[in-house]
Amino acid sequence: MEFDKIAVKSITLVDQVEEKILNYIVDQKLTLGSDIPPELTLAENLNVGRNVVREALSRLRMLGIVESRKHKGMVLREPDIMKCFSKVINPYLLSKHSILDLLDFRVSIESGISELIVDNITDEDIKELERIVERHVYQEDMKLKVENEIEFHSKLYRITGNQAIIDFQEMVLPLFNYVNMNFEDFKSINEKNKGKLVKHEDLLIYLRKRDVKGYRKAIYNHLKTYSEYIRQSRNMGKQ
Amino acid sequence: MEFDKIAVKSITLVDQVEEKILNYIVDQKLTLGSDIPPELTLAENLNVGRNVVREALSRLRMLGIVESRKHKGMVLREPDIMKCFSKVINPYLLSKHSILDLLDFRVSIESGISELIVDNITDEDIKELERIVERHVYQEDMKLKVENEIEFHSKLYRITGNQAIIDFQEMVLPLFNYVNMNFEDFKSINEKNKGKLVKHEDLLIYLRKRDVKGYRKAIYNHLKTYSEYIRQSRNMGKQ
DNA sequence: AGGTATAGTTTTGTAGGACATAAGGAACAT
DNA sequence: ATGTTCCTTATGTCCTACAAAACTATACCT
Repeated sequence: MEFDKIAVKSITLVDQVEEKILNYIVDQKLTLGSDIPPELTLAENLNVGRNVVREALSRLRMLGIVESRKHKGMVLREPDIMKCFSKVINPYLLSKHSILDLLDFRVSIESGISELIVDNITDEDIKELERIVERHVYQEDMKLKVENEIEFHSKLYRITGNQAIIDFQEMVLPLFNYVNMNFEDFKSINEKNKGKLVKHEDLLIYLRKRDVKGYRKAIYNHLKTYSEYIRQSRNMGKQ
Repeated sequence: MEFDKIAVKSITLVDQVEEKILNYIVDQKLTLGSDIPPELTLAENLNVGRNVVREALSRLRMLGIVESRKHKGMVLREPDIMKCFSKVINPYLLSKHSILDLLDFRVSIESGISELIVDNITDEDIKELERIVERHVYQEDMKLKVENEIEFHSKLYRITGNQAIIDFQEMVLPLFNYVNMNFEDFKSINEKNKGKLVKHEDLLIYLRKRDVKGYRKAIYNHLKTYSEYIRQSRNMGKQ
C-alpha cells in the first residue's frame, strides 16, 4: 500500500489519517464501488489505533465518500455534493453575517439561472407552475406564505435539471423563513415593499414568452426586498 | 440536560448521537464560544460509549461546528459554510455528471453576480483587474492559462464582498482545470471556439462603464465554451 | 499573610482489548 | 448437487488505560 506518501502536518492524528485515506483512494485509482481496506488493516498500515481510523472513516462516511455495509466491508461511493451543507446551513449555528451572505448568494443564483430555466422550460412545466400559483390564494399567515414561496421556487429549480442547484437552493430557502420570523429589522422593509413587488403570476408572463431578459428583471424585482435588506444590514454593520 | 427529546431513527448510534448533540446545542441556546460538555458527560447522559461520542464530535469538528482545545474542553464555533465542500469537490471522487452540474452551477453564478460586481466595483478594483490582464500575456501553456483564469476570476469574486460566493467559486475553479486536462471531448469544442470568445480585457470595457447588461452578456459569452460543452455532454448522455 | 511550589483533578488524544452480530465462504454430510 | 454447519471476517459498540496539558487547590516557606 502507498500510505505515508505525503507528510501531512495537520494537528491531530485523525486529521492526518483522514487525508491519508483520501490520498490512498486517489493514488490507488479506486472507483465507485471499490473496496476500502478493513479498519484493522488501515490501522496497522498507518500505525495508529483502530479508533483513529474509525473517526476518520466516520467523517468520510458522513460526507458520503465511503459507505460501510455492516459485517461486510466498506466501499467507495460518490459523495452527495450538497449533503454536508444541510448540517452547516442551520440558522442557529450561523451568525447574521453568514446568513446574509447566503441570502445574497441565493438571490444571485436565482437571477443567474434565468437562462437555464428559459432554455429548459416545457409547456408542462408552465402548466404546473400555473397550478401552483392558482392554489396559492393570497393569505396573511406568514408560515403558509413562505411554504408557498418554497413550493413555487422549488419547481423553478427543478426546471434547471441541475441537481447541485436544486439541492443548494432548497437548502437555503428555509433561511428565508428564519429571516422572516426572527429578524425584527426585516419586518419594516418587508412591510414597506408590500404590494409593490413582482408576484409569481407576473414571472409566468415572461416564462410563457420565453423572455430571458424580462424574466431576469422580474425575478430580481421579486426578490428585491431581500436585496434591499441585505444592503441595508451590511451598511449598518459597517458603522 | 435535554437529551433524548427527539427519537432519531438513523442507522448507527453515531448518527443518532451526532444529531442529538446538534439538538442539544440548539435547545440549550448555546452561542458562539459556549462550552460543550466533556465527552464523558455526554457519553453518560446519552448512555453510549465514549467512542461513539468522539466519532460524532469528530464529525462536528470537521464541519467547524465545535472546536476542541486539547486538555481544556470544547466550545461551539461558527462553522465555515463552504469548508465541507473542499473535501467533496474532488474530481477524482465525482462522476462526470456531477462535475458537469458544478460547471453549470458556476457559470450560472458567474452570470448571476453581475449586479453585485457592478454595484460594488471601485476604480481601484478596475485598476487591479487591468494589472492582472496586462501581466497575462497570451500563452499556449494550458496550465498557466488556467492559472491566469483563476487569478482574474478570483478577483471578480472578491469584488462581491460575499465570502460564501468567493469560497464556493474558488473551490469550483480547479474543476475547470481538470476538465481542460482530462476530458478528451472538451478539447475539440475548446479548439472550435478559440479566438471567438470574449476575453478578460473585453469584460473590463463593460465594468468601466458600469454596464450591467453588457457585462452579463460578455461574461456569458466568455464562458460559452463551457455552456456548450455541458449541453453537448448532457445530450450525449441522454442517448 | 502572601506568594510560590507542588500535587491533584480534569479533559482530550490515542492505544488496544473485548464482544455481539451478521455476511460469506468452506467443509462436510446427505 | 444440494443443504447444513461452522469458521472466518468485518463493522458497531463498549470498556479500560495512559500521556500530556491545563487548570485548581493545597501546602509550604519566608
